[in-house]
Amino acid sequence: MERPDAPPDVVIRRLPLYARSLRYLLEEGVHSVSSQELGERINVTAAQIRKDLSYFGEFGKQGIGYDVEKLLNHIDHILGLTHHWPLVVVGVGSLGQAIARYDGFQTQGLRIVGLFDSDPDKIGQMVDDLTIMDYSRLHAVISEHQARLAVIAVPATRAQEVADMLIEAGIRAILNYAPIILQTPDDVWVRYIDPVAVMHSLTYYLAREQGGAEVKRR
Amino acid sequence: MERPDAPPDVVIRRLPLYARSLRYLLEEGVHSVSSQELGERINVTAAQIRKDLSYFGEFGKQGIGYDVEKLLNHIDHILGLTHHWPLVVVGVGSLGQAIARYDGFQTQGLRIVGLFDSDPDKIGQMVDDLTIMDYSRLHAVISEHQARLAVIAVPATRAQEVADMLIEAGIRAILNYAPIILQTPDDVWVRYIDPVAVMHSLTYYLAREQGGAEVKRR
DNA sequence: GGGATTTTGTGAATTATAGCACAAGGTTTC
DNA sequence: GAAACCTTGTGCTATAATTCACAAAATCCC
Repeated sequence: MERPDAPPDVVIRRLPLYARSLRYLLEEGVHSVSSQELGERINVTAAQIRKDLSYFGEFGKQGIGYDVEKLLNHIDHILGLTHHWPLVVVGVGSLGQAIARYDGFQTQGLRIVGLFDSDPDKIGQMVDDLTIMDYSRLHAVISEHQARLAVIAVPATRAQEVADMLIEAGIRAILNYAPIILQTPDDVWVRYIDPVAVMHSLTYYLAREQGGAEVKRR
Repeated sequence: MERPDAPPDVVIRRLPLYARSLRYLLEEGVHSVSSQELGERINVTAAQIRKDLSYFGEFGKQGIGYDVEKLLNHIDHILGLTHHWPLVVVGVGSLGQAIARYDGFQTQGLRIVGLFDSDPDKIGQMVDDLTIMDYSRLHAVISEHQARLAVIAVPATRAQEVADMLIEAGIRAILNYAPIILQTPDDVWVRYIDPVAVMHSLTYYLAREQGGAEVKRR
């Protein structure tokens, strides 16, 4: 009875796409956009955009559409992107380095406050302006910055123990690049990025193609 | 009427996870597994696993479960992973390099046959045993290897034109890391990996938490 | 060998998600 | 200022995905 109708997670996962598209529109100098136009840009139906937004309020004007800047501000508020979220990255192989170097991670509401690795040779090295630290410093850094977000970019064999450490240290949401499903308490959010699995789902369709009539989409 | 009941895409996207878990089980020397046990490993219900597999045949034994090796072979066959898929990567920044260096890409049914970038300074450089090539060679390389899979790891501003080139050259499935939705013909498959968007969907839940009773999962 | 136990495969029921379609409200045009 | 036109927000309907629950095998154990 507290929350009569919490927005489903599918909706939450689409909001960042709306926000991004609105940012591009803003850069292009577009001031107003209809659900139709926005939908065409991101391959989503107009009705779905309107339905999604309706979970959070009424942001549009009939006959006009949405004010790009206002809607973007609303979505940023909904997503909690009005301030920066401190974040730690564990595993500084080539993937971890790519993450640490990626602009989009450092801007857009996220701020990497710690880079960790278990390899003694890497400890002390710098990636841009961040020093790679030993796991022994995990707890201190996470506490100090009140970080609740983490990225795991270690090999699959190490991912579960790293996750356990992170959660112990106060992390509440994890983006896991290791190809393994993590076992975590119910109050910890985990999302996965698994390019090989994605590729394998694509080979399924390619294997079946060979010049037949297609169905597809999504 | 040709295909009375094609398996939905959600099912196809889960198959690689089943396959991976089975590979781990095989390494551990486990010969037989029930849908229950498999499900617990990857946080999927037993019923869902059985339903998913039933789209493709009957692979289990009542009272026993599944033979790990046999089921793995079946799934690999379904996904077309009985041979290697040639693949090109466009964009050799730190992300593109991480992809090129990542073992899981080079093994597991995928083989990178071309690395491309538009930066003249990078052309000719090597990443492991692969030479970075100019876009002018895209068509030739894709034709030569009959590649139908590609990874896009260029900046968002360049992604659409790269996609157009790739499709023109014969690519039929794209994994896009650029933070932009691609416009492509209906017979081209596109999947997205967008870590910042994922992070932003997590901040939503963290922003709402602050010591209240949780609901979550998924 | 037969009773207890396990586990599959699958129709049926349930739940979740997406799309339709339209009243309501706002704008534009002349 | 009124007719024509847009576009939102949403109740309702349709479709999709998941879970339930159980008959039908297969095994195990005395």
